[in-house]
Amino acid sequence: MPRTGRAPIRRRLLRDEIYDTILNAILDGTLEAGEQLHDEELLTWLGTSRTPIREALNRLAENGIVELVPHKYTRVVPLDFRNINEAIFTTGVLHEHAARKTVGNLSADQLAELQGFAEDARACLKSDDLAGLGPAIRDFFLVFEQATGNRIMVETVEGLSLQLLRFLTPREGLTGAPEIVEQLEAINAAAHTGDAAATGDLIYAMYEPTRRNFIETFRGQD
Amino acid sequence: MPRTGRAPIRRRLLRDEIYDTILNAILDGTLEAGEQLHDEELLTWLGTSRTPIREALNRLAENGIVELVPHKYTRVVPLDFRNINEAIFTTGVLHEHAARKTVGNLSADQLAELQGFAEDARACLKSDDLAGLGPAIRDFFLVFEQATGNRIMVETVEGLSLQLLRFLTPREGLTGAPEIVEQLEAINAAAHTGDAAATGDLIYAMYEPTRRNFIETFRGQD
DNA sequence: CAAATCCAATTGGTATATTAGATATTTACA
DNA sequence: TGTAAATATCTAATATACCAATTGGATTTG
Repeated sequence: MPRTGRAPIRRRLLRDEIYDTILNAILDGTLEAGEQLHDEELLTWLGTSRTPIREALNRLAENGIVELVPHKYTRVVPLDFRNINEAIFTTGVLHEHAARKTVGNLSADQLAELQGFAEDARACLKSDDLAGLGPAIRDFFLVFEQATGNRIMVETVEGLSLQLLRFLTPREGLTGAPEIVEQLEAINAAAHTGDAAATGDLIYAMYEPTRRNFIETFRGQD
Repeated sequence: MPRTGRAPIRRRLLRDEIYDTILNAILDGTLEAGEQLHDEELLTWLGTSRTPIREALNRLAENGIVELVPHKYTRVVPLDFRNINEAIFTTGVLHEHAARKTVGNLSADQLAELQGFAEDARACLKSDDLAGLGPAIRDFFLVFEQATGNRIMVETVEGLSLQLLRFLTPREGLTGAPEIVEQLEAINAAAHTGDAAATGDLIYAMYEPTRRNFIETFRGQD
């Protein structure tokens, strides 16, 4: 029972559909890292005109998923652990802050959400579903940001999380995954006790070593 | 001698020029808050075709400056102190973290930059140049983020700072401005002593009350 | 062999027509 | 007369075809 849903109110614009389609194709490996995207091919693939395709590509470029080099090429941004480093670190700072501000005042529903996403992560690990692990981790921490009531912080984290999803999704044998799930469960437990300082410390302790883990895991792959 | 320059390598794409043009028009009040933007009017005003205009508008919408309501209207996002609240708070968290991580290891050049932007801010205050104050404050804190070497954090803060610019630019008699400049100078002094903890505390002490100040300043204006 | 030139590939931009969603207005009907 | 369905009228979204600008490499030329 995945709880990943964050219902989009309106998602019937062609450019948004295309954005999702291309993004998902990148996340599930249909479009490979570094692969070149040609206008004409996208046109026949998606069966629309260039207008919404280019708008979707621009948005993907804004989010660092696609690279647009004028008059040369459009391509999927190659996997670069420097990017994931930086994005994880940035979101980590925000997660830590949000947790320190909200833990102790979380509602029963919010605590249940944390619990649920932690369980989702564990289930994904057990069934080797790395594609589901990324969203579970993202949504787990988003509970803290949403609890602050700061919509801009939520949107910022959502955007940055795309880098995390790109890295977690297509890979097999990510060595750090079990530890990450354990840490998630520890953070969940701390949040349930209402100890904000302990929760914050756990998050800090998580994103610092996570960064190093990513570096080691993917060193020399590019 | 403004030091606001952050030289763009290539900025010769029409959509980028248009983005800057519209953004500046919004920041300097040429386009008012809440004002509706009609495709046809922009077309004749900017003298280009629809394509680059819509691409610029999409990017502005992504940054929360413009609101695109499908099939209804496009408008400048009305001034909303909830947005500035949230953006200031989010950047504040990142500023504080970046400062705590870098102060003590800043180069002479970086310290000189801090000093320069603080002086810029003071000069803007003295000459009632509120339009210059926003960029000075933004660039002052960006020194910390740039010192971390985290490009994604830099880009994130740059994007969020647009909300700050919108609020600081067009207003007269912003009551909190002198205090802000004083705090900037205090932070600059602390950074020069190399005391990261003190610098972080000062930044935290700055963005918390700043948020309240904004609320009081603009209460009931919408 | 080096420099200039040409040519193909690709995206950026132009121009205009068509589609479709949202709103207000009118009309038809109870 | 009141209300709901049909319609007119905005607006932005998308479609289509074409041209321009830039790049990189192949080709020519001195």
